[in-house]
Amino acid sequence: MKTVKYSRQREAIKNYLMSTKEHPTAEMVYEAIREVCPNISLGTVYRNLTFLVEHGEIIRLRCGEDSDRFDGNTTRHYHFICRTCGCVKDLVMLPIDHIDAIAGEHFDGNIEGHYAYFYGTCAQCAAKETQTEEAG
Amino acid sequence: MKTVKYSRQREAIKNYLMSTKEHPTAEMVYEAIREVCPNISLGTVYRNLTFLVEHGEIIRLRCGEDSDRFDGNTTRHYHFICRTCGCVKDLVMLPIDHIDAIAGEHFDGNIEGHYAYFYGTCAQCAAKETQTEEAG
DNA sequence: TTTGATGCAAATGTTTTGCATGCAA
DNA sequence: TTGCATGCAAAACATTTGCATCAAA
Repeated sequence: MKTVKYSRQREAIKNYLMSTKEHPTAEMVYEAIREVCPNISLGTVYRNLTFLVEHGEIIRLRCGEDSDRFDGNTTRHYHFICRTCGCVKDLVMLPIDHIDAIAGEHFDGNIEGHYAYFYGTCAQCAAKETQTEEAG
Repeated sequence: MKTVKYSRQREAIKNYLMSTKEHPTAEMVYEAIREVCPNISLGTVYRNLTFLVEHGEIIRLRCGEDSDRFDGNTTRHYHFICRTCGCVKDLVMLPIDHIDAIAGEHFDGNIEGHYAYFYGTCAQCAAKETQTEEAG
């Protein structure tokens, strides 16, 4: 049977993801981990990210336009994406599972869940917009 | 100023997308259009799909795990993705914009909208599962 | 020892882009 | 004519994978 061996690289990746709220891409994880494991390869980062996702230790976010992002916070929550700066933020809100029932009302299959993310302008970008307007 | 010129290829792509409910990928569009425009290139398909999306004539779906899909139905609606066969179906349901307010309750930025898609088992796959269980 | 994990590089799959030519207006 | 759109091929980009080697158990 298949056992899991300890790996310093995987540990570093998991610790990093649990310590940040940045929702980094694989590339960003790679850059961050290189400060601890200078010889780590991008392939190893990808392999471990996939491993951790499959073992439920991190979450893969596919909400963006570009590459995947990763989240060390595995408690159920939703995300916000800023249309101006592209940042991803956690949202504090209760699960909205009632929308599954709404979606299923006129649907012939079996709805098991949903993915949802919210977009708009983050507080920082909204502040900058106001500044620009004032400056004219 | 920049004008838009007629193109047989673009017209064919738009017509195809408006005539199907398959939510095809760029590759699938390419294969379908080749029957009408045998010399069309994949690059032209991509260019026109992007053009049509930017002009609001079609919708780009990024809900899947793999490549983007396209939808000629621009009326506001939600989508269902089957976790078994990967098919994408339209959902008949009213907009659930109240979830934007829920998301914004404890959020410091400005929520303008949401993307949501539902997953589960489509009717066809559910039927097959039942058959297998009966046979097995 | 055994075998999973790594680093490296090559390969993959999707999408974009440069450029000479074609075609709509 | 003008310049947008095309076909083709090369490039870009994110991600995966083959393989020899390393290291955990």
